Amino acid sequence: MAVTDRGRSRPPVMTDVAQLAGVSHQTVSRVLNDHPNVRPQTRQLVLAAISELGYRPNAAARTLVTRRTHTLGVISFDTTLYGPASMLYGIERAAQDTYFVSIASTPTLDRRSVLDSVERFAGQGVEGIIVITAQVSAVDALTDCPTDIPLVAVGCRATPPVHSVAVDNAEGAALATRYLLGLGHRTVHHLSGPPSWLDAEARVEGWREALSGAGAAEPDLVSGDWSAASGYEMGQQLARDGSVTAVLCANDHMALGLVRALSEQGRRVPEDVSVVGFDDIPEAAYFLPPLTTVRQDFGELGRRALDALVGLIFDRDAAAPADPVVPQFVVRSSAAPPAT
Amino acid sequence: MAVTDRGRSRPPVMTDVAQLAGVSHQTVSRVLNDHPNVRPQTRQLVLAAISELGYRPNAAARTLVTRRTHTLGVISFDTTLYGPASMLYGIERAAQDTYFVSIASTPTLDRRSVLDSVERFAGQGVEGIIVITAQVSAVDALTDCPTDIPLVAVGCRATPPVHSVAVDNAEGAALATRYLLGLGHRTVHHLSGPPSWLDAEARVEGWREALSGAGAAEPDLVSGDWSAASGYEMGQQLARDGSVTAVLCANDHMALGLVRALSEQGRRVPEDVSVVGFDDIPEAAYFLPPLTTVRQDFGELGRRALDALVGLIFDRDAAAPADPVVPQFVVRSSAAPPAT
DNA sequence: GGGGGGATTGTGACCGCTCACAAGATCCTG
DNA sequence: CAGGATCTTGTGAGCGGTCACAATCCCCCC
Repeated sequence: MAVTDRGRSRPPVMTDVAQLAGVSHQTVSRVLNDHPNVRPQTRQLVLAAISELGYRPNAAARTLVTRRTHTLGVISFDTTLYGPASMLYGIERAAQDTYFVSIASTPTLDRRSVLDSVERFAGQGVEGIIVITAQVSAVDALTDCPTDIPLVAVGCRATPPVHSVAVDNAEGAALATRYLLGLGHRTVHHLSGPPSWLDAEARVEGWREALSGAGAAEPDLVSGDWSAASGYEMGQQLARDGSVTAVLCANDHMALGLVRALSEQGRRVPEDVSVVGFDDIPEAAYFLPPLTTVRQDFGELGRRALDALVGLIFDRDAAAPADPVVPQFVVRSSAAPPAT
Repeated sequence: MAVTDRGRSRPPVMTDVAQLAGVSHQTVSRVLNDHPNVRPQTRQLVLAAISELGYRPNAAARTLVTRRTHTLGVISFDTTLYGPASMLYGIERAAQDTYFVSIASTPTLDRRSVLDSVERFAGQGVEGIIVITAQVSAVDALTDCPTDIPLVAVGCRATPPVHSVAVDNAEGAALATRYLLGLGHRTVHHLSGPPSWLDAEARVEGWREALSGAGAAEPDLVSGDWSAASGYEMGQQLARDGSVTAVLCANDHMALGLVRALSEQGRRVPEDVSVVGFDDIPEAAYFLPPLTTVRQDFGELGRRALDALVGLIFDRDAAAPADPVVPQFVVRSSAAPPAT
C-alpha cells in the first residue's frame, strides 16, 4: 500500500516511465536529453512509455541539479506605454525558444522598486535580467546591484559598469532639429520628456547641439511626462507664444496633444507651426496631419538586449554591446517651411 | 578537501547557515518559513547568519518538495496592442506579491501556438494560465487543453467549460449605436474588427441589435484588423458613400484612421460624419476631434482574471466569475446630430 | 519532588532528476 | 579466437530544501 499507492493519484515520474519501458531511470533521462548512445529501439520503447503515461519531466528537479532555470527577468516601467511594450515584445519573441521570460512592471521606477524586483527575480533564480527603462534613478540603482546576476539595461545608454543597448537618442533629436532648421525655421522649440529620464535627456542634448551647431538661439525647454495630456497642456503654453514656428516633441503622444492644443488656438499644423514627433508609433501616420517623426526600432532594441544578456550569461566578461542603433527620420506632413 | 571545498566557490546553502548559527538546518528552515515556536534569540542568531552569508533559499529545491512554483503564465496575442498590454499590466500588478508571471506572446494565435504555449508553461510548472485573447481559434483550442492546469480566458466570453472574464462588448456597442441613433442619424455604419475575434463579433451583434431595436436599416458591415491603417483603408470606402453619416468603429485606432480618411475626402467630423470609437485609449481625448468612445477598463479586467484564476487554483471547482464588466460610454466631440 | 504538557530543537527520509562511474554487451582486429 | 576498444545500460550518490517524527528542555502544578 505504500509503494504502489503512487498508482494514479500523482503525476508520473521518471521511474514510472522506466518501469513501463523496462529500462533504468537513467536511460529515460538519456532519451529525454538526446544523449547519443541509446539504441534506437530502446529510445522508441521509452518514448512510447512517456506518451502512454503522459509523462512530463519535473522542471524543479532538473533545475535543482543543473542549476539552470531557463528563465529571464524583465523589469519595466509601465508596460502599457508603446516603447516598453514593444521592447518587451521584442525580447519575449526572441527569447521564446530558449528562455521563459518573467516580468515585473512597476508604476514607479525608483531605486527601491528596482532593487526589490531584482531581489525577487534573484530569489526565483532567473539567469539574467533586462531592465527596460531610462530613468536615472533606476539606472543608478543597477550600478550597485548586490547580486551577481547578469544584467542589461535597454533603452538608454547606462553608465559603463552596466551593459546597455540603446538607440542614439541624441542623434535622432539632432536629425529632426536639423531638418526643421533646414526648412527655414529660425529655431526650434523642444517639448521634452521628464528630465529624470535618460533618453529625454539625450534628446534634449541632441536638440541643443544641433541648435548651437547651426548658430540658432536656444529657446526655453518645456517638458511633459510622455502623455498626450501633458503634450496638450504644454502645447497650450507654446501655442500662445507667436514666435514658435517649429516644435520637436520627445515622443509621438505628446506631439498628438500638442497638435490638438495648437489647432484649438487656431494655429494650423504645419502651415503655422511645424511639429515633429519621436518614436513613430503605428498610429503616427494617421494623425491629422500625418506626423513627421523619428523612428525607433524598439523590436530590434529588444532583440539586441537579449543577445547582450545571453552573451553575458555565458561569459561574465563579455564585451559591452556594440554601437547604439541609429534612428531613422520619417518625413510625413506635419512639418513645412515657416510662413513668411 | 572534499567537504570543506564548498568554502566560498558556491552560494551558501541552508546547512552553511545552520552551521554558522550553531543550529540544525531544520531550525533555519523554520525561521525562513515563519514557524511559531522558535525562540526569539535563536531566530536572531539564524537571521544574523543568513545576512552574513548572504544566503538566499533555493527556489528549485523548495519547489521540488512543496510542488508550488508560485508562477503564472500569461499567453497573449501581440502585447504591443493597447488592450492586451493593459490587461497584462493589470494582471502583473495584481499578482506581483503572490506570483511570478511568465509571458508568452505570439504574433498569431492559432490553435497550434496556443496549445504549444500551454504545453511550454506546463513544463515549467506554472500553477495557472491566463489567456488574453478573443480569437475564436484560440478559445476553441482551450476547450480541449490536454492539461489539468487551471486556466482563465480574458477579454471575451469563452464557451462554458473554460472560465473567462470579459467586458460586455455587445452592450458597449449597443450603447454607442443607440447614442448615435438618438442624435438623429437614420442608421449607423459599423467598422468592425476581424471576424475571427470574439469581441469583434460581440460588438457587431450589439450594434445589430440596437439597430433593429430602433427599426433602423442595417448597412453592410465593413471590417478592419484593429490597426489605424486598416481604419484608413476602409474609411476611404466609407467616405465615398455619401449616405453614411455615422460610423461606430470597433476600436479607437481604426477610428483614427477613419477620421483621417474622411477628412482627406473633405468630410468633416462630426459635422458631416459622426465617429465613435471603442476602448478609450489614453490618446483618444486628444484626437482631432476628441473621440467619443466606449471605455473598457482593461486594468480591472486583468485584475478580475487574476482573481478568477487564483480561485481556480485553490479550488478546481470554483464557480465561474461573475457578470461581465459593463463598459462606460464617454462623450467627447466626434459625434453630433446629422447635417440636415 | 515527580509527572505532564507545551515549547523548542534535531534526525533522517524523500521530492525527481542528473552526474560520475562501473558493468555488461558488442564488435573489430591481429 | 583472444584482447581491447566502443557502444549501451545500470547503480548509487547527491542537488537543497521540507516534512514527519522523535528527543530535549523548561515550567507549572498537585
